[in-house]
Amino acid sequence: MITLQLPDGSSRQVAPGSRPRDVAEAIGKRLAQAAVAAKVSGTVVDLDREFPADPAQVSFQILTDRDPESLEVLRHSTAHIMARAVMRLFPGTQLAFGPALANGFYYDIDSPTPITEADFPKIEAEMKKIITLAEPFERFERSVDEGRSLCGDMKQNYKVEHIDDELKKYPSLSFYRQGEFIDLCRGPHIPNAGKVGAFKIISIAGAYWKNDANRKQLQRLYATAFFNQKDLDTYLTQLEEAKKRDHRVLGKQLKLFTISQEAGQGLILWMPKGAMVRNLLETFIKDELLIRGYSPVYTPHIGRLDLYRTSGHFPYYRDAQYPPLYMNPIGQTIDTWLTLLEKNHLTTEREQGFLALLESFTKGEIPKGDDDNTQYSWGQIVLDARALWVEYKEAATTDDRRKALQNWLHGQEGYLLKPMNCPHHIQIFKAQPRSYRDLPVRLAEFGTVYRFEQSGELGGLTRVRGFTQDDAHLFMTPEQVKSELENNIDLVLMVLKTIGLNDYRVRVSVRDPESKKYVGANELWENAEKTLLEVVAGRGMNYSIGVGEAAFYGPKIDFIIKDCIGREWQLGTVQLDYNLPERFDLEYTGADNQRHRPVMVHRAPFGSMERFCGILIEHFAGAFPLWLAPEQARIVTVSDRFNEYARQVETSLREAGFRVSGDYRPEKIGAKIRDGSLEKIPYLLIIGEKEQAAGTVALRDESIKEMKARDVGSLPLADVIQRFRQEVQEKRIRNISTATAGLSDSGAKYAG
RNA sequence: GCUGUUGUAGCUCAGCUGGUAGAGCACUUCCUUGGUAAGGAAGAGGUCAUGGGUUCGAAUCCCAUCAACAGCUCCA
Repeated sequence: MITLQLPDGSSRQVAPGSRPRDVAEAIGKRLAQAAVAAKVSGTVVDLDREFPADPAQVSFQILTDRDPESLEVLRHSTAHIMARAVMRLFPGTQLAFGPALANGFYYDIDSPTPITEADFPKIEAEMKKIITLAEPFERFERSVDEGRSLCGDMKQNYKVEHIDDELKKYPSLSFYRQGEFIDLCRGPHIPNAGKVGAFKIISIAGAYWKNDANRKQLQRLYATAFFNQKDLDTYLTQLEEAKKRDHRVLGKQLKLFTISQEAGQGLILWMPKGAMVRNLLETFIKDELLIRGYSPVYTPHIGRLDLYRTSGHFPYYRDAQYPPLYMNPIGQTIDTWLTLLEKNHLTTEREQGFLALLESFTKGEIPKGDDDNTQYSWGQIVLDARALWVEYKEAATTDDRRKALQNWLHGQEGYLLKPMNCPHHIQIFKAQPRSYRDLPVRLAEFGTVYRFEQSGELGGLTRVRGFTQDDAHLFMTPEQVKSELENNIDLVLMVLKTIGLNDYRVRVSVRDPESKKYVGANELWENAEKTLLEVVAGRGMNYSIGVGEAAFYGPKIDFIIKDCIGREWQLGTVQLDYNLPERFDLEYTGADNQRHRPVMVHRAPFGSMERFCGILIEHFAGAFPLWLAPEQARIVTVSDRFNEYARQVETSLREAGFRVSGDYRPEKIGAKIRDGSLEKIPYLLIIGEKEQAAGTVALRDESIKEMKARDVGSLPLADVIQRFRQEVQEKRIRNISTATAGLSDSGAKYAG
């Protein structure tokens, strides 16, 4: 007999071979009807899955539609139903993976005729038919060989491939049958299709087979399902609400920032109000950095290519950078030539074209005086072109040709829009001899960097091509590493706490041992990763480990936040780097009068000002706390008879250091209040007969939820100023929007 | 970069199967001087993303380009 440990503390004996369904029925008819799945020893299983004979005692729970785990099971089953409907409507469709997500599910499919949004109603109608029939999900097992040929017979090539790649190591494979539909699947599933109360196909998008951009792109059909219509409606409403908080929507409405196609995609134009928010954040962190012993520095937006060759940025992130700027006008051409050659995309025609172009430059007459008043002398262009022309023509192998181009380019003066600030800060560190007594040196700068992000990645403020990091580079002795890391983690946490961002997660990003993209010796990496883990563990923080998420020069601790539609973004980061000091040959003199290699920490508590402000807008739904609000208060007159007094109040407030405006339009007060409220101004100051007579202002606090309660009453101006000062000083948080709806989720489960 | 969807006034959107543009809000002017979320009237505002094509005729159909959005891949 097997002993089941029930959630209420009681236990129950069942015979081997019995199933959760039997137990549910034994407990009660209603429970059996409500049962969706069961949890045995912490694992969710089908109601018809027999209890294993071993162990003899297990924890046991019947899951109904009230348990969160049930929703996952339901969604995974609905994925099967959707796949079944698609198979009926699009014969010849091959299935890949179809997991449940936090808010829904998807199924990756490869259909001979592509599915479009217009097909959704058809698919949904077919799904409805399947659900109405309420056929059971039946599990059966096959050996790997049998399972493989079953998938082969069903012409499901992705399933066969998946068995060959991954599943063949298991003793057997499980399948689920629902009517004519059979799918290779780990389960578990709902007992029958009738349990699906409500569902909706959300969207369709491309997705690569096994998440590999080199493999075939399939169609991913996103959908969601619930036990009842009400929950689905609630979810959809929540999605709508979330979209209203979208920083791209609010950024436009509240005139915070704009992006112009003419200025360039992914390049943010900060409008006065957004710039004010950013400026206040910058001042906030600047003051904090001075207290913490940082030294502000300034460095330019571009740097020589050699600088980035040394750091490793230039060759490594070639595709993610704006093209280099060569002083020699044919530099860009040669650069393209080399790139094509390196990528094996240099056809004979293209090569001939480049050669012809180069040749034309070698023939250029050198004018007397050699002065075209450009950044480069014509004579030099001709000489350089001749040198390359000769070397390239004489090169016997592709590799020689590559070297000829490469050497030529290395001899050319070229610049890069800086993709990172560290090489510049390193130059400042190197500009003078350093003693251990000087360390740690902490160089801070709001450094603007440029990265050529893929066009499909750009969006709002969260992924842009030019952004400003609240960056700093710390140079220290190995002994100082731990305390510097701790101080910086505290700084990030302080920033998040001040803003009231509590819903973040911490990731220790380490190297992927399989990948070759990382520079530096193994011991350095091991040491760095160990140190970071110690520091995080020592702080008692919850964290996950992101394998392969490290920077190419070192591991890091990342602070990750969700946006209004549930996408995750890295904000603050603290990175440990033993490699760049090596590459740039940094040193300091130790107490032993010997030269030592310093260790570097790269860190940015906000991450990028653009992304941080984007998240911040969504966090506050545009209603910033008083200390950050671009417009802190607006004076609203009841009629223009009070404008003169109101202007005096406005001036007084401005002189007291507040950002205020006045609405003196000949509008009714209700309209003015509505406008101020929609602009999310924290306080409105109403001025009418009473206030003018008493020398007061009527305060309206927009952070109060109940609209009728917003009128705080008439106060002397001095009291209002006092109240504002207090609130700004405390950096008091007024409103936070916490609801996050999401379609995406990293925790895909029950693939099948 | 890939797949899909979208692009009409400052904003949000309508414009059926081709017959050369419409609403609300915002804006300007005038009237209204009103006590806590929309007072009234009039006016102005668009080469229908851009470039080609089909057609007697294109916002509408076709192609290309650009951009935005969703997802995938990428993310120092």
